[in-house]
Amino acid sequence: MPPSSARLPRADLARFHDDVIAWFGREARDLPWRRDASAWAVMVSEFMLQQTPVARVLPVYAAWMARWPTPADLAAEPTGEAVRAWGRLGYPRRALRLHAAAVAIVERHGGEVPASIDELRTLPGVGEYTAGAITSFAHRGRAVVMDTNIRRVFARVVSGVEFPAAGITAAERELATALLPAEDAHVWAAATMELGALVCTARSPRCVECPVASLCRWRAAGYPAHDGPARRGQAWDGTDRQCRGRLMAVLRETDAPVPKTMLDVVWPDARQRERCLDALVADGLVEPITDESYALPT
DNA sequence: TACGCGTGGGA
DNA sequence: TTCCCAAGCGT
Repeated sequence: MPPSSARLPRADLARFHDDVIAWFGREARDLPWRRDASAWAVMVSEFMLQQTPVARVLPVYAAWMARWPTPADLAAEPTGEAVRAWGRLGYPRRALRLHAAAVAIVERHGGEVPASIDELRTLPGVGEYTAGAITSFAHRGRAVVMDTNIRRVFARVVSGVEFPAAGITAAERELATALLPAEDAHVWAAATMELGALVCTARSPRCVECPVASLCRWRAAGYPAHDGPARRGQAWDGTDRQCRGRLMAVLRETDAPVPKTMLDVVWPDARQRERCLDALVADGLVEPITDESYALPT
């Protein structure tokens, strides 16, 4: 990355902050986890939002928080109940990790979601992004927050490229740190994330509505297309992921143990089906009841 | 570092 | 219709 793209002139930096935060004040969505939400509520929302769109999270989040308003409430349940309540959000291992994190919070943190990055990072399912998000949004702390939206906004406005690199680079982390304001860093994190989600989108950015279009180096450069390795999409048809999804869908439907014959009919390839079922058991998402029946873990 | 891990909606 | 991708994590 050329030196000129690593930083913004002081005056531009101030405008970047002020204009994005002012825009956020006008345009921020009224999301439930932003409305006098507990730290646990923020944490639940962050787990659900990992790779899952807001619109699909909303109803599941509402039901989840009504049923398990504190970490202790969830920790007291069988993991299978968490998996079932996760519904069709996808990546059900997140439900398992959220449950395990709730148990750890009860056992090691007196039932309160910790506020430090280091403590958060020890919780299952809490990585670099989620730790920063919980620190920032739940505790209003000053933390670097880098999700796909924020990374894209910084890549475009500051670095002048369409997309950030596949993995977070040291330079990118330094840039995000340098951009972090001294005061109200949590508002900055929320505002830049919202800008990426609503305006500076991956596919068709709405630059006409962008509060910092005049600062944007990608725009100034004439919107150069992404160069570098093509960002390969994930295969889906016939994959283990698809197979696992089919099996889990059957098990979510029923409280009682499911006869194996009911699983057999949702995936034709017996070898792959057996492998996936074994993997689901190994992951803790499925529990064998007898040789011929399975259920969500109790 | 690159890959596996679900699901479904919008362009 | 097909493709892309959506507040990542763990290995």
